[in-house]
Amino acid sequence: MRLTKLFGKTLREVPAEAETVSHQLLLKSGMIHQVAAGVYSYLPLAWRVLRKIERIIREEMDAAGGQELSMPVLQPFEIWEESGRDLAFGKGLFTLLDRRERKLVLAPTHEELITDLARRNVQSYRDLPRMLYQIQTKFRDEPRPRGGLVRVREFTMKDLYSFDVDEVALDISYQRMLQAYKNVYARCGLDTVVVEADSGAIGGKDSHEFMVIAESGEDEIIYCNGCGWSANVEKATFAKTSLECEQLLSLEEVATPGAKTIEEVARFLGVPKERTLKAVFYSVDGELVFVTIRGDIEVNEVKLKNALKCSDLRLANDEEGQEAGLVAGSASAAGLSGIKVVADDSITLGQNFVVGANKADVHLKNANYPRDFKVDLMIDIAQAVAGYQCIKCGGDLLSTRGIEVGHVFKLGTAFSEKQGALYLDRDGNQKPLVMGCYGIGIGRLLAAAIEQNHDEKGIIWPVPIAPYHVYLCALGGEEGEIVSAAEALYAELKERKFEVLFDDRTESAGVKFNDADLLGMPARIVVSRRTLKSNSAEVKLRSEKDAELVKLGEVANRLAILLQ
RNA sequence: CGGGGUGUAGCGCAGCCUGGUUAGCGCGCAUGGUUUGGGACCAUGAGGUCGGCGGUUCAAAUCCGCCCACCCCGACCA
Repeated sequence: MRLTKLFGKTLREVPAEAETVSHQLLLKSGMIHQVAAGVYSYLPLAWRVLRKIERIIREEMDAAGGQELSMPVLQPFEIWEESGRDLAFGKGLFTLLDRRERKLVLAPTHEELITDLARRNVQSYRDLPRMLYQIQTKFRDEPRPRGGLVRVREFTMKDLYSFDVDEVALDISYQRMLQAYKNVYARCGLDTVVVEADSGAIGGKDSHEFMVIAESGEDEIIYCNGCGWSANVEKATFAKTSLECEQLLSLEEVATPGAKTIEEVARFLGVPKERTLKAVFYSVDGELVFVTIRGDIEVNEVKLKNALKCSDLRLANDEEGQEAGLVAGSASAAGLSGIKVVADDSITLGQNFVVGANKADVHLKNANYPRDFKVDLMIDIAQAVAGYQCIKCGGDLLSTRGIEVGHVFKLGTAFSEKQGALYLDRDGNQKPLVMGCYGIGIGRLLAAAIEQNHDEKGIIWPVPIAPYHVYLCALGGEEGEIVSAAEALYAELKERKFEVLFDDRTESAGVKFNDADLLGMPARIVVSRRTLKSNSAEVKLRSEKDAELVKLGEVANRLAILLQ
């Protein structure tokens, strides 16, 4: 492709709206254009990258036993009512009415439809296992699109669904997909880490996310420097410290004027934070829930939400707390009734805690579970933080951020049971299909690739997904000798099946070099009066600092080696 | 939805506070000329519903009100 013919121009300055590196570089290089919040056009250079990523994905999915199909984006609303996910997605679901006033959905994902297909086409264990996938547009009305292509409202996703006879067989499919995903990212030139992930309200046992470590990532990852275990902070567990065992003392009221927060109460009474119990009020699907956890630990709302199996969870406001008779700043489960109480198991890792007395400016000393109060649900709802200890090996936990470029998920029978996707086993018993699902966001992967492969000058494409392999640069304007040498090289490289972007513009050297660096093709070739003196061209890798002179006749061979 | 911010030419911005000719600057773009190894130079030129609607005023990019869009933080987010 000649740069004089290419659709899309590089920018001298970066549009003001971009903050993350990938967003800035995608805009500056002229690869994308924003149409609305979280909605983009992909110009030819970006489109070539996306197609290369898709191709790699197709090859790996096919190799793992996947069969490609295509399901519609436009779907009847009823199928979403059938699974109950019209509520789960809520406002995130794009809906519309057709001319007959029929309600339709622009699908955010395709579990419902694939389950529907499966129930029509799978009757017997002989029809299993199956892996089906598509590369399809999805719509999600995200509350806040962000980071360029990292979080958008219309995007392309590869989604694969596995169908098996039981959990054991699902494990095999799941492991096969994990490996296929690793292959995909490796081939795309991406370093990813696999982390344990939250499986959401739908349930299921295992879920893993593939993360590209990046400062601009949306997700926080907790990992252990000892054993290498890692998890999304939404899911991460840690070893809660146990306080020294003490004899139980009797409850004692103590005045704590003005002390409301854990810090204030602890300081006022001269006890460490871990000797107190924190009280947090939540509004859960409209009902007030009292949550308590040891004073040195924060509540993880994702864990809480999962524990309560609710769809809407938020901190209760002051009025809601008062209506329920709670005394903010001095609340505790001791003496509380008529309100659901959820506790983190950390409240059992010590004795004689300071808790609220449910009277303003008064706290209780020496509160102990279950002697002094009851809870309705005791479960891990603690937020992991860097510096805590690993639950597996006791090593130190660390924190970093990442972009989620893939998510794999054991669905189990959640969808097949609701939608009646059943098969007959060897013994003639009717059983629900055991499902898994596996997604890769293509555009987000592109963004992550740039986050991970750039320098201050621009993009540094990994060879397998680079829009072109070579940036061929003719310096020296209209000089016949240079032009004809560059043209000859262009023709030869194309003949040798290199993908070449030929900068045939009459621009100054500086402009061309800067665009070459910005656009980031793996190799740059320069033909100029200087190089032609030795009948050579200059060959430089984008990732390397230095260039080398190569005889014109050897350039193709040299490139073949360098780009391997 | 809560908080903060921005809307003036394709991109980056000034002008607004303190209303007053044909609304500026840089980049980019077009034409001609001189240049050519790290974002050259000269000349000429094209390009604007000043986000929208309404109000105040003799007069609004500028003041007031409402709305919209976009960005950032949070909430939200298989």
